Amino acid sequence: MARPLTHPHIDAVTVAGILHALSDPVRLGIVNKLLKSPAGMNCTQTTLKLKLAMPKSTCSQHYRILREAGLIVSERRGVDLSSRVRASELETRFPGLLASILKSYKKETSRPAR
Amino acid sequence: MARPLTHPHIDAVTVAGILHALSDPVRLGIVNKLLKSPAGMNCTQTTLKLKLAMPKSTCSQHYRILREAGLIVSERRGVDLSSRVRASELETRFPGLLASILKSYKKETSRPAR
DNA sequence: TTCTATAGTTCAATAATACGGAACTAAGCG
DNA sequence: CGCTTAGTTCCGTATTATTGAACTATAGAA
Repeated sequence: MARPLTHPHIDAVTVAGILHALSDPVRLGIVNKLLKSPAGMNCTQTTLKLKLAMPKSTCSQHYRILREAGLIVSERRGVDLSSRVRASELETRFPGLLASILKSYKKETSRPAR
Repeated sequence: MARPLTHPHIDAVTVAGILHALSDPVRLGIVNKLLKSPAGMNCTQTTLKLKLAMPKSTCSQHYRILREAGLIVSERRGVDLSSRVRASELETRFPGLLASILKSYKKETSRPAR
């Protein structure tokens, strides 16, 4: 990246911000996948794992939104960027919130949605 | 209203839709207030109780978004419209989700947010 | 170091949403 | 019907989102 990545302080994270970041099905899917990937995951892997034909720029924007909402931290690892969910910090700030959202997301996606 | 109000079937309600509807601080506040008002609440009362200088059209739009996301049901009561949260239906579809979101919202608003 | 490939970011133009004033519609009352 | 209250709809403006193209960063090869 040109500029260093900015991550908000956990105390500056807001509920509305989190909900907005997760109000996009793609971003919900990304966070869900990230939680299952302790080693972190980059854009390319994301596109592959979610089976989405998504342009690089779009993926980059989704990650930026997740980052600025305080949901993930990203760091460079050689050529690519690795992101992971700020799970423990978020759990302290808003106990149970993320888990509850993802639980509902899984219920919704585990069956034909209707 | 001109057209009859449309409410989605509970099975058509999505997590992303709910999160989007609640990603606006005003709508989060509305839902929070509605849950404390079993008799329902209309736009004017909402503006008063939330102490927001909000135009009628804006309030109407917020209610429409909450309605279309499946969060509330609205019905006419004489001159005004009364809305209430579809609490039990939502609880069945996405157990704990709404409660968890509002719990976090309350935590955030109970102190200076940082 | 220079070249090349890989991974993301930024820019800019277009598309989709949101905000809010003004005009319109519905319901109740006299 | 005329008046008042409560919301909705229309529509111009403003903000935000999408994405192809160009640019930057890093690692490895020559």
